[in-house]
Amino acid sequence: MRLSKSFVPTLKEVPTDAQVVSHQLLVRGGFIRQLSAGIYSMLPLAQRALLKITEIVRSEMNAIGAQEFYLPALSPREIWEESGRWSVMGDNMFRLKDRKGADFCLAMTHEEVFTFIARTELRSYRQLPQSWYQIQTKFRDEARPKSGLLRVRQFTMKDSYSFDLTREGLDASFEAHRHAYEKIFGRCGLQTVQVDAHSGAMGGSGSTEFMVRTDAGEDLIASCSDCGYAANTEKATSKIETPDVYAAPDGALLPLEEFATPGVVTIEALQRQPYGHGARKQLKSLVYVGDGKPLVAIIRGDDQLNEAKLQTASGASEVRPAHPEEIVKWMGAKPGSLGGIGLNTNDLRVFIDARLAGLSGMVTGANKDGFHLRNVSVVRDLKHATSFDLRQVLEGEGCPKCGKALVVGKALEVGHIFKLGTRYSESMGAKVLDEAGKEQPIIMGSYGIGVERILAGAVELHHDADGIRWPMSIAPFHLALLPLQMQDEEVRNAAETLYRELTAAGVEVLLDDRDERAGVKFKDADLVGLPVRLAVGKKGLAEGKIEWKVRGEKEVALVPLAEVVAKAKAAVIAGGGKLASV
RNA sequence: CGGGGCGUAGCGCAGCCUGGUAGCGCGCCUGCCUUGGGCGCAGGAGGUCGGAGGUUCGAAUCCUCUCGCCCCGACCA
Repeated sequence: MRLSKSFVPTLKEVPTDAQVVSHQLLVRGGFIRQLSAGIYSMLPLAQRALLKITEIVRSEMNAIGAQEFYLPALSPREIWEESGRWSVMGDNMFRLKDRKGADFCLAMTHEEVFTFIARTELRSYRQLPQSWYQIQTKFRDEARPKSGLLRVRQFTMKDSYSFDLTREGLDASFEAHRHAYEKIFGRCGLQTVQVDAHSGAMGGSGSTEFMVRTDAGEDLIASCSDCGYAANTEKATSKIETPDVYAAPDGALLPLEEFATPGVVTIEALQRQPYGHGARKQLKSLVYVGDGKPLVAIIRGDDQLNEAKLQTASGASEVRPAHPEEIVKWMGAKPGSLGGIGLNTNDLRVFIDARLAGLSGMVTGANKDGFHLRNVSVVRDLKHATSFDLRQVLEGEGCPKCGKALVVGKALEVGHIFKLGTRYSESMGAKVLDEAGKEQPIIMGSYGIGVERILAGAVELHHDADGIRWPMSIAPFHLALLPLQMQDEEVRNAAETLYRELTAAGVEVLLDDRDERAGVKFKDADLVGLPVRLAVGKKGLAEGKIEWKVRGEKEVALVPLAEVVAKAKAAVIAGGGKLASV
């Protein structure tokens, strides 16, 4: 492609609303432009890179026997009512009406549509297993789009669904996807970590996320460098010691005592004199609402509650912190004086963090403004509370598998594989007859990849102060060809000849034939970030050579004109790229 | 949804507090010059100051409402 006739609007200045590196560089490099919050136009360079990514995805999906579909984005209300997600999706779903007033949505994901097809067409176990996928635009009305392409309202997703008769079959489909995903991300130049993930509102027995470690990510993952354990902190556990140090020396259980704590409404205040109850001695009680019903979560005073864990514990599809009025209504006291003791009712469920099991001598709120209780025994006073892992793990705590120190860091989710089980086949009635002629719900898996996130993730991982450093496999072009002196006919001719020869050999070349100074071309080439840069200048040409530079490396090699094509082809292949068919 | 910030030329910003001819840098156009890391000089085009209403002789500037975007939090199969 000739840059002089191309639309590659590069920018010298950093757009102010771009915070993360991938956003800044994709805008500056002329790859994307914003249309609205969380909605981006893909300009030619981005589109080329995205096509490379989807081609890699497609080839690896096909390699595991998955079949590509293309499904509607517009989806009628009925099937979402069947699965129960018309209401569950809430404000995150884009909804609209047709001219007759019928409800539709823009699909956020395609479990319903694929299950709809499966239930009408799949009748016998003999038709199983099946793996179906598509690469389609998804719509989610995110509360807060951010970080350029990382969190958007419209994006491309490769989503696949497996249909099996048995759990073992599902396991096999799941593993096949895991391996396909490893290849896909590897080929795209992304280093990913597989982590155990929270299953979310829809349950499911197995859930693995593919994460790219980057500060631009929004997830927190805990991992062990020693044994390979890795989990989203929504799921991660750790080995921690919680000795029963506040118990009475002789092991006796002292009677529960109420004591006045006027004005004390924080863990901090209760630590100070005259109280002096350390955070570790306190039971922190948090009130939540799970699917409309009150939940109380009790954790140690110095711990953080992980809401995803509370959601898992409660089985609710949605949890949120209770409003102050709700708290007073249910607990009889304001936040700061709350406790779990005496809350033994059917309507209000109490969960207590597993580390607190068996402790005594603890302090907690009395559910009476200005009062706390001491000598709390978890065994005696909180037996109505269900023990569950609720706390957020912290860096440095012991790996649950091997005990070595965990590392906690930010990461970007680029893929998610998920054992759905019969969640959709049951609710939507997708069943087949087994060998015995008995009806069985189809066992499903669901697997997603965020295509633009691969693009942005690659930029997050591969860039420097000058711009992007594309992996060869997904670079919009394989190399940049820069004639440095356009006024020099020899230079122009040499560049044109190379352009022709390289293109004929299947190498994708971006020829910077603009009438610009060398400096401008160098700067733009670095910014756009193609893996190889060829500079054709008077100096080198005098010796019959051009300059070969790998983006991001210092050395410049002088290569004889006659060897350029072979070297370029080799570089494309070595970098995991593909020569264009010519 | 709660909190904060910002909307002035294509982009990045100043001007607003203290009302009185709308400015700077980059980019763009023309000419000259230069030609290996975003050259130099000269000339030029380009703005309903996000929108509506109000106060005032007069509003980019003050007041009210509203829309949009960004950030933090909440939320995120």
